[in-house]
Amino acid sequence: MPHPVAADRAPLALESFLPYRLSILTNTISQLIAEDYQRPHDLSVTEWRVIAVLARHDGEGLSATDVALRTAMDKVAVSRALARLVAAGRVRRSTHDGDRRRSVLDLTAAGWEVHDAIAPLARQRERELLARLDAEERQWLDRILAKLLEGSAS
Amino acid sequence: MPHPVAADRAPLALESFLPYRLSILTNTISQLIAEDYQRPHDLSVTEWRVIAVLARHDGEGLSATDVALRTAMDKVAVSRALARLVAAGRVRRSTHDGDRRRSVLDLTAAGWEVHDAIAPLARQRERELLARLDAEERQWLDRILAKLLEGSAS
DNA sequence: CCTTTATAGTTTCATATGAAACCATTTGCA
DNA sequence: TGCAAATGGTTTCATATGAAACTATAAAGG
Repeated sequence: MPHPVAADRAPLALESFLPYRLSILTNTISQLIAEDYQRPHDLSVTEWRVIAVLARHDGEGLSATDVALRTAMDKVAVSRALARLVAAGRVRRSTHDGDRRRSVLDLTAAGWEVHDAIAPLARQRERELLARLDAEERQWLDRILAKLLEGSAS
Repeated sequence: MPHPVAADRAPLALESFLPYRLSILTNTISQLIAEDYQRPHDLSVTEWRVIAVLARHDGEGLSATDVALRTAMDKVAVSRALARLVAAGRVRRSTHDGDRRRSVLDLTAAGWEVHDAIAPLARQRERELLARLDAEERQWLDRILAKLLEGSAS
């Protein structure tokens, strides 16, 4: 005999469940983009995010905590990404003048090289993705994401 | 001196980069929903997905491969989730009559209990999420996701 | 001052994960 | 038939990850 179904206990249809659909889409896209840099540049997702943020905030002397905030990564992940990036000579890490707990981070020439190689590819992937939508859909998507993210920002 | 910027090599603005925004949103939502079942029911995300799929396809005698297809998980993850679920008495696993390689999977009473407890909570979370959007935005979101997923389905 | 409390960042430990190797069974085909 | 290739699923191994403990430094309170 089939399982009795009471109102809201009906089996959950994953394929139309919003969190599930978002998860599938996100993972597919992330994996696609990661292919562009993971093997070719020996770079993890977290390391790429750190590079992107340091590039964006060039010369501002961000600390590890600043990077964590802007990448939505936890401090452990940032610490590990930085350890690898510094070891690879892609990031320069010095100590903050007034506060010796803080680090001051900057991309090295090698770090910029990596950034300059990957950024165009990432943008290209985004374009390909958005090419599936028409202009109106793109506008709605932007607006909807902003609304959803606003509320989620904990 | 700041880094020279050539056309498409401008630093990537993560906060407006679609894949990044999707990733943040997805992770926030997933974590929120996971809180409803992870500790309370000692259930991992992968285990919950397996339960949801088995509930949805009650009586169809799905195999592990079938589950993998419908959950977008790889077979290793499914195998491990099933091992735990069977050990916990939440899933019954027998062997397919005509093909002794295949397993035949079904929820036990305990498995249904877990499903019936979680499904309403998951739906509630989805409702909360969608409550931030108006009816028009919800329709666009549904349509846009469908388009993006269609193309991504590798 | 000097002690408590908070902050920046790293390390440890236990668990999660994926790729590749593996075992068992079935299918394709000479 | 009988053997090579494919399929369903599990295990192994190496790496990734998060929570909590830890170190070092700075700020706050008495």
